[in-house]
Amino acid sequence: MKPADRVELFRRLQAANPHPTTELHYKNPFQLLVAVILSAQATDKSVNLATAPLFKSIKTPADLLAFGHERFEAAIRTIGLYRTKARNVMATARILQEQHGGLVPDRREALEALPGVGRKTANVVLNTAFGQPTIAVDTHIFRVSNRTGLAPGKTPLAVESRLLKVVPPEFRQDAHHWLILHGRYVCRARQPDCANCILLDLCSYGAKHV
DNA sequence: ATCCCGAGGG
DNA sequence: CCCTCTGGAT
Repeated sequence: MKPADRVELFRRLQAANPHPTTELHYKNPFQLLVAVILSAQATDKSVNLATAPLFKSIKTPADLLAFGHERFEAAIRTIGLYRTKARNVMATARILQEQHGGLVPDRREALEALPGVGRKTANVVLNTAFGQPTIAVDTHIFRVSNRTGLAPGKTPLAVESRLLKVVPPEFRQDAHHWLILHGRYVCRARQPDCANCILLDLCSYGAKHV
């Protein structure tokens, strides 16, 4: 994709959604971290449904440790992958409590050392909780970047490094959420809504799928 | 490459 | 029934 088209692409996404944010519900960095770990291979909606009652009382790692593994696992069962996620979240809470003073670290290495936290989750926390211009390449961004031709790549990491090069600086902070939302609601995995896509004329894929 | 895994949509 | 959902660890 030509540089001028990249700028136009983000201008349109910005016009459609001036202040994009995550759809996960949370009140502080710890709750965000927990919600993002839980969101792997799950919809934001199902995560919010499970965390709504939990986050009323659980606001810190100490709160979660006091709440207990058994009760937490039962409370997130509807999300799926619940055994692994419960184990990872509880272990993460313990590490935060014992090694980080109960706070969520703002460095990639420390975040990725937590169980259940990989590059994608660390990027979301760095971007959304700490305002860093990272781009977390999830299933949506990977798909949108390849389909449109904005930042093609064979792996999520390849797409991420490409995006960091081609996204104009003024759009870097919000690019993450724009691409996510576009992928979720328009450039869907199954039946992309190319007919109603505001990026159609910029896209290498859309012309063949209207 | 495979496992974890429930819920919702087509 | 099948596929997908803001993946990570083995």
